[in-house]
Amino acid sequence: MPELPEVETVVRLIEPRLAGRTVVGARVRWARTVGKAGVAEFERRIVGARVTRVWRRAKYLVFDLSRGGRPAGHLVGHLRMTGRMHVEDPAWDAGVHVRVSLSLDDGRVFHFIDVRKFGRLEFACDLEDVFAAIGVEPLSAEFTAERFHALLGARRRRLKPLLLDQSIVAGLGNIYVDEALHQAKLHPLASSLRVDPAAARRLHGAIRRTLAAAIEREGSSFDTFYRTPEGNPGSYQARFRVYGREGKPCRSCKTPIVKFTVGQRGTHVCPTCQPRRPGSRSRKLRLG
DNA sequence: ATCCTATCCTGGCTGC
DNA sequence: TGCAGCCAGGATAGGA
Repeated sequence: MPELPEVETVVRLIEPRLAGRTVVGARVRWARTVGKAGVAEFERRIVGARVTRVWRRAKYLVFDLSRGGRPAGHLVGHLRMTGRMHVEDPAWDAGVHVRVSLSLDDGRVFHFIDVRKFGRLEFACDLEDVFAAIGVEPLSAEFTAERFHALLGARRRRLKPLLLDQSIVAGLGNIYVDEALHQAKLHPLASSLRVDPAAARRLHGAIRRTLAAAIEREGSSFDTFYRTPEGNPGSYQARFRVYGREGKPCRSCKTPIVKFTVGQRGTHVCPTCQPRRPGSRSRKLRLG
């Protein structure tokens, strides 16, 4: 699923084809994709606007717009599970799942493609509302180990649901949470309140390393859905330590990876590397 | 305060 | 081969 590294990859690949272009036409094929403002309002806001910048915040893609050299709002996209973005020649076949197409002044066409229709591409006058409840960027300088430890200690929640909560740390999803927790040797059900400074530092480092390494490899293409805008799969999935590896040996200790459900999310752990209670090895060893 | 469930969606997979 | 039923999941809303 597109998480921070996948979204960042999309931004980097479409930015050169989009920045500086003016939208000359819009076609919305699935009304809900453009949000509650409605198709007519969406088209009115978008057609004639020029894209001045393409960037990312959390898992959102933002296209800054201008008219006559003045700021004119933003196009805010979210890929959710199966969204994709392409900028292609008009002859390119966008397929049956294309939800919104924007014609550009250089003749090319921007496509928002989304099999499951959960993704969004909405116009927003002001980004403050959009990002009001979004937490710290995990790759930013503000995301320090100390601040992370304070965030963990400010509530009593299980680690995994906390890390998936976009209002605390922004951009993590199911895959990279499982990967980071394994790397930090922490159990997804551990209480955030009981994470000591050393463990918080480990998890902080694991989050940043995992995300940075995934961006370097253009994200993960675990299923058939995610592709870079150039049509290529990412390659980080080859590095997964736990995600999608149920029953396979842990890369650190060979213990079979176990899958269970946490907050309705498939969750993968190594029972040896990630003991339920910190400090205790497996129950078997203690009883033996 | 936190957790849980349903909702939005479809393609792919399983099992009969 | 065909088909019903289940599963995946990011975000959010509403109830427990």
